[in-house]
Amino acid sequence: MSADSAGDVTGGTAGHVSFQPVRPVRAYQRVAEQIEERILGGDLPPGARLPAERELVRQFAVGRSTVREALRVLQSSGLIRSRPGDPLGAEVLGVSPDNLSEALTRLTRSHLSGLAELVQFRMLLDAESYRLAARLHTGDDLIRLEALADRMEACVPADPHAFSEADAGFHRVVAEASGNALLALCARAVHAAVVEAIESKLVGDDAADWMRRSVAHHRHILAALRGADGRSAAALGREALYDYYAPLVPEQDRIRLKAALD
Amino acid sequence: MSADSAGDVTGGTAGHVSFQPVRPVRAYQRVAEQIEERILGGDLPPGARLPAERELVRQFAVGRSTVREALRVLQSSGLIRSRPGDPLGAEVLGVSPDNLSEALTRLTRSHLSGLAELVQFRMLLDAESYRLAARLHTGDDLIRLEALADRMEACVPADPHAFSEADAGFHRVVAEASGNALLALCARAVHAAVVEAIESKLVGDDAADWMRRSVAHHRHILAALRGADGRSAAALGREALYDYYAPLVPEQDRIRLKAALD
DNA sequence: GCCAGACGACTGGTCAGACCAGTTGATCTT
DNA sequence: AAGATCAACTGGTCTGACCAGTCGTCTGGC
Repeated sequence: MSADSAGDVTGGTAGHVSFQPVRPVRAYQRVAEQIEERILGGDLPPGARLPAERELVRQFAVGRSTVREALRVLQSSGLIRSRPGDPLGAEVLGVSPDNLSEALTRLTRSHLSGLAELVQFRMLLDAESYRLAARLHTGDDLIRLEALADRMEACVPADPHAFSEADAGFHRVVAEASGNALLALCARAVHAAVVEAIESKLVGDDAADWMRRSVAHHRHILAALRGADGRSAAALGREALYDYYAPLVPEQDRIRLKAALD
Repeated sequence: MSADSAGDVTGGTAGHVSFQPVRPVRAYQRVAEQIEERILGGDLPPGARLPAERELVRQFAVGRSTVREALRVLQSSGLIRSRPGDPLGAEVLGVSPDNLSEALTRLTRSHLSGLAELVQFRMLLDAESYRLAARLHTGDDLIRLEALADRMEACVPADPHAFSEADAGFHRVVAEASGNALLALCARAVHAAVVEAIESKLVGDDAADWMRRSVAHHRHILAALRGADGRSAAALGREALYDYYAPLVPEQDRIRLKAALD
């Protein structure tokens, strides 16, 4: 370890300078920071290649395990991807939303005080998506939404899987039409979490009726979007979600969902 | 590498079984997954301790570097924290919003239209927090909010750091009063990301005026919360955020923020 | 001339063993 | 009993090795 200049406190000025408690910064951390800085700063655009590990060892003057731990950190942040045997070195991926939805998924999994919270959160996000989408959507968006609603209706009796896929597509298009990628990502992650949480509870008995009501709801929302009536679309979206999920939520939690209805 | 049972395809039934292309799963990945599963599943609650690395080496039957890379991944996800010399082993932290705000920060840093999107998203989340908090808050919440507003006002001319800390506290209390932990965590993460994104842009010239306006906004919101007027509190919250951040957002992106004003 | 296959020089993934600096708690000293 | 000492840990880092892939090249046969 020859290049250690972290604890350098060479402020030559005498007097009552106050020193910060120097907390040790791990070597792998500084390696990771340097590389991340290069990526985020645009120095290493997506698609670029990092030097091979053994080359990084030379450049950073650290051991290979240190370099590897740094690369692991970057990889788990989704910034790079490495493949064994690749003579070009690790590939720079740039910033992707995957990491964000991963973090969100973890949050929902651990901090879940119940389905009610999750559904309530989804009601908020979806409603806001509708509100924004109503005033920002393009004609193309409407066409795609209509097609998705048709597809939902088409597989209403017997294909719940395709139905739920079309449903997810509908919400995704709306979220993207809202013009806010962040909102779209969160909505998508929460949607996935909801689906995962309830997929076991869905007994297929009155599923057909359920699906039909869902289609009707989506049609109403679509009409509101077409009319650029954001407020109405948002309210409809909230109601639709309430209708779907309220029966699956424990009695005493249902008041939370009602609170989100406004 | 003695415990390798990933590629096991011992389905004894003959016939036209279709095999999946087996993609290699790294050892450190499986180690990390196992530990993460234990944490998220509640088996290892926050505050619990992981076995020492050398003990994990024994239990997982892998090399120490593999264990260490797995721990690095978990650490960079904010799930654990390790300290050199700690005889108790790495500490389980549980899921925190820090990782989410980190991802958000990266996303805004790389994505150019980031700040407007981020602020818009914060407007939505905060507004919904206000709406819910207005009808769910307790008397204690109001007292704490009042105290925080006072503290903000107290350090208005000369202590921007404490000011922004009190501000963060205010928003956190509101988010928690909304009764939705998911919403609170996301709002907190977005708040942190916004603060980090703009901290460099904040020239301290008209900072005092800025802070004074902020205090007034918070007082108004507090009054609306006290009156259980969720709709009004939400609108006030949106306006406050617009006022603060619109000047920092590029001209052509400002329309997005306006759209979120309703 | 061209294409298939062997070869070798890489790559990342993993392991083993070692050393260091820091923490801790028991033991010894005063 | 309070303080210094020490040994047994811990995590952080380095080194060197091996393996299984990947790929460019080289060589053989067609």
